[in-house]
Amino acid sequence: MQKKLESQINELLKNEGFKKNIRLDHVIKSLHGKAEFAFIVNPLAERSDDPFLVAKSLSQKIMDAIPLVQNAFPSETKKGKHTLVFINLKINPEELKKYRAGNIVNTLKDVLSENFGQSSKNMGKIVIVEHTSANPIAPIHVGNLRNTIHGDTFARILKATGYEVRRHFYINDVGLQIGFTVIGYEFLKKEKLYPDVKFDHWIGKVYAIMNSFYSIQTIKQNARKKDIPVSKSRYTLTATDLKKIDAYYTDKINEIKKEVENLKKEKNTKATKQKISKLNRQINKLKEESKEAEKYVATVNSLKIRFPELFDILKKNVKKIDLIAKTSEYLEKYEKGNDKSINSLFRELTDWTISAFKWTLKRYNVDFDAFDYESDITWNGSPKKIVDKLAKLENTLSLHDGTYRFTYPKQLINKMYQELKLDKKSIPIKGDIPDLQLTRSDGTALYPTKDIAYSLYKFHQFNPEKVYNVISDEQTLPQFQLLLPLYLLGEKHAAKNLIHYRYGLVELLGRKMSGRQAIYITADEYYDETKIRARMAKKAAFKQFEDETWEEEEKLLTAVTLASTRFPLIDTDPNKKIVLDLDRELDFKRNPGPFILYAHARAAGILRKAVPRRSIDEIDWKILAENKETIDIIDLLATFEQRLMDAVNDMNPSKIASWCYELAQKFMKFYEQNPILSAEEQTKEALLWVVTALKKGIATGLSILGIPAVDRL
RNA sequence: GAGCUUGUAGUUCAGUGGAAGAAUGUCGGUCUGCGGAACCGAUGGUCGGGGGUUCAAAUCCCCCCAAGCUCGCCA
Repeated sequence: MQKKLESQINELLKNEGFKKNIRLDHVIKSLHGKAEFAFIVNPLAERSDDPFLVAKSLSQKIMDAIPLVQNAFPSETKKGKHTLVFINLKINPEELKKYRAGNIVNTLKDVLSENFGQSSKNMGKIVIVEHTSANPIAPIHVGNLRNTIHGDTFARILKATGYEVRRHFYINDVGLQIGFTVIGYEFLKKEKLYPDVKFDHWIGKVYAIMNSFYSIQTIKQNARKKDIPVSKSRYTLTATDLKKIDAYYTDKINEIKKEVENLKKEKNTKATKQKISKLNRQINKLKEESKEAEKYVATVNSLKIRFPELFDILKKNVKKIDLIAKTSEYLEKYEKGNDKSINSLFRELTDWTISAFKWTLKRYNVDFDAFDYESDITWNGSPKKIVDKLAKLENTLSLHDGTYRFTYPKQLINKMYQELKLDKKSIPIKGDIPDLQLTRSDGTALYPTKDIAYSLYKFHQFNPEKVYNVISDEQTLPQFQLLLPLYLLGEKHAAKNLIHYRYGLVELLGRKMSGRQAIYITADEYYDETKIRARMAKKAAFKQFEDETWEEEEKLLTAVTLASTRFPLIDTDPNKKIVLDLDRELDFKRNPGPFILYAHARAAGILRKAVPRRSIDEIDWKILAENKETIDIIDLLATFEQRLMDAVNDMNPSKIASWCYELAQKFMKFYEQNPILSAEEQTKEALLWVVTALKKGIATGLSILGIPAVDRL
């Protein structure tokens, strides 16, 4: 009807000699009851005309010419120095009733049909979502959890639009961090000191301690290279060491600052500007470096106090070896994959951690189709092949130290943009892109190179239309740097369809998280704490149902826990960083997740008492055509498909989260305004159908958010 | 220093060229009802600032300000 009316008005406008078309909109709140639709008149008025006069005469003409319109009247709003003029249209009540009744029937049937929430639009196409991919050296914490929930929810959304979705977890089991953690693990095994908590929580402590040793050794080594006379021991920084290091950096920074001052006095050319920029960058880097030493001294002290037993044993053992040397020895062996005992040591640690992850993820209702080991990618030789191919390219430099450096010349980048028809807005980096180092001087591949190999593995193995990498916005640059190498390797489909699904980091209100210091709230703690609070809230409200079994109570508490934990991580724009206020999230009144569950339970409560007997077609839907709350619910239910598509195109699952929340709110109002069970028979039947559809709508929405709907709460 | 992201009600956020919105907070109401974890009302805004494009800008462009992130033989 909106469309019909729109075209009728546009027809009229054409006949009246107007050049532009209009688009109908819903009328603003304050005019509810007086009109249903509105459109803006300003664009129709020529510069010299008064839009209000145009609107006045046009209103009359619309009323005369279009029988559907009962009344048409102009209204105006001041906005700054301008005045916006609208024509508001009141539809003939009988026509409107018919239209709305039809709308209700169609929407109800659609929602209640079997395939609601499962489109076949992308049938037969495959997409891959890679998410979580947390390093297997520390527990999953609430920071990782945003990645997990976004990835899992987005995968569910893609599935609802018909894609066959594969969910992959990339295990970074080769790399510095795991290298020294494995060494610590080996010490502890020899000393027969076994985990006294869940494995990933335990290994997180081991990692933090070993990392502090490794970092201090690195700091001291670097200091010696710079001829700073630091003390002999490998793993301790004395107060005098700190002073000497600090003095060195202060001198160095001052030197560069002087240089900058001198440059500033020179002519302000592009070259000098670039030099200044470079030097400033150096200053920043030096400042960061100079703080490192002090930071690690503090970290070591805190770790020693918090985990004394682990700390002492690890320290005792690490003193006997050169940790940096041993780490590279282990890593080299593991990368080659020939040493069986090394392989099994790395895999043992990794697999224990991953199985701990799986347990945690399962509680959050998250499953995967594949866990891909970085070591497998390395062992099959593909990173090396990629290096060989890229080395032949003109824009790849071969350096004296035996490393290869991939550069990003402007012409090549532009060529790629053009050929792949990349949308300029989707390009996250303007200007120069830093070079990418492909190998270490020992010839082994660096992480980005392996990422190229892994990307190709995903495309070649499964032939997906798209691959979404759910990775935080910190990694925008390295993710973007993947594309040109792929393009130049002739992998155009991959270069165009490898998509970085970006999201902002999570901060905790009043606390700092740091994996290196083993300071974080783990996903397990967050879940447990929420569930405990849910149990307490339930007890406080005397909400024990008489016939409730233990299993049912568990089911209810699980639903509340998932709603409370998953919802706040998904309900805002992924681009925005979020600050988790645990007190707020754990307060069920202020967290929208449980509110939605409650709405669903209320709907279920009504349907336990009564269900519609007559079919949808047997009811005269005009009786609800003027029921505002019903119309609101129906209109919202009808937008679901569109929201799904928006969520996919914008890579923004919060659109579904807010849809659920709005639906729950609208239902609460509906519930208060329309007594159902006591209503007259016809109305009661009609209202019950609305409740039935709404219940299904909420349940469908929630399942896409990975939250089970429950019938009681 | 350069680039990216963010900036809207006390707070948390919607709002991608057309009439400034919700939740929460605060204050005040509804209560023996289909489940009060609810509903209704009031309160609260130079949309970070300034310029430009447009009949029309929170929205597009430019400059500035603030916060965060990134710029490694780490991943």
